[in-house]
Amino acid sequence: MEAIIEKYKKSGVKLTPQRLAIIKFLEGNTSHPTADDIFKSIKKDYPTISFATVYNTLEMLKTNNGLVEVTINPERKHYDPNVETHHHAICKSCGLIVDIFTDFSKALGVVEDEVSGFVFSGNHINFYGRCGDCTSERDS
Amino acid sequence: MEAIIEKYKKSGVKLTPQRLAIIKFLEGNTSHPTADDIFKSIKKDYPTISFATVYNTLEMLKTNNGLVEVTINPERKHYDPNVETHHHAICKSCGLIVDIFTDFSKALGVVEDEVSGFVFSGNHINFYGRCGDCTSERDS
DNA sequence: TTCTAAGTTAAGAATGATTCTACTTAACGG
DNA sequence: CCGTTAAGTAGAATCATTCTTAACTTAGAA
Repeated sequence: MEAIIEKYKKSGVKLTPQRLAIIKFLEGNTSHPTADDIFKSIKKDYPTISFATVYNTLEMLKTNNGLVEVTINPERKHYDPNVETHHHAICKSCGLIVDIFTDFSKALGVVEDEVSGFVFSGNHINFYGRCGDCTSERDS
Repeated sequence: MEAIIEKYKKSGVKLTPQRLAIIKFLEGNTSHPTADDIFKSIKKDYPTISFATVYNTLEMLKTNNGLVEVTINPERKHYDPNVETHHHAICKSCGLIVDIFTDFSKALGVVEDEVSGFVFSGNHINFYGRCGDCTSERDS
């Protein structure tokens, strides 16, 4: 946490209590929250916080490589504090997003020769299916 | 084309000139158009067409498995008439989306054992990078 | 510790893609 | 050619996200 704070300070960013609360909420968070999830959570401690602040902070974190947008649900953006390459399992029934850390770099590398002209810098896999809860619910 | 028309007729949908124009525009189209792209294109022949018709038709096609939404750009949906499993190369500079038909099923299959409870039914890979045009443009 | 420049907050307006509504029009089986 | 019923249109509504502006903090400097 301390290290994170130092990192942002150095980039000329001011760390307000609201921002610290958002950073703390996100740190290690694997729930892939939306802006609204974050807003609701922070509002408990900072009742006057506005969406502008949430979006401003998310933008700042994105710029400083502290966050990535997860574009899975076309209705709203999800945010992921894990900026390392990883993949997602997505439940088509309830929308649950679970991280997958398997390394597929070897298998995916072959593509680099197959798409004319492209220079690749990253990849992301979505695995679609049905989560455990939704599977057992349907069975019952 | 004839086969496609028969398929939709059987499912109780009415094939209007507007719908046929949209189906024709999409058939074999690999440009991953947005609703606005489709609207603009169809408007040339049907100047009174409305967005409601475009969206209605896209919804109908989706329901009848004639189309998939491509959720890559959080600002707007793209549509892809190719409903078979395939992947996408995405230019981070200009937004170009190119299809990739390499089969990764063997390499990706291992995941099914690694995410507890999930039952998977499909997957999609996004390869991020820079397309040929944007690469040479930056170099020059 | 105090001052100050510059960045941040909050509220609400603005934007823009997509969806909905109400009503008119057209498709198509009989 | 009719009647039923889906589809078309225009415009309003929705909703996530972005923008605007004035008042307020932060953090480094004095």
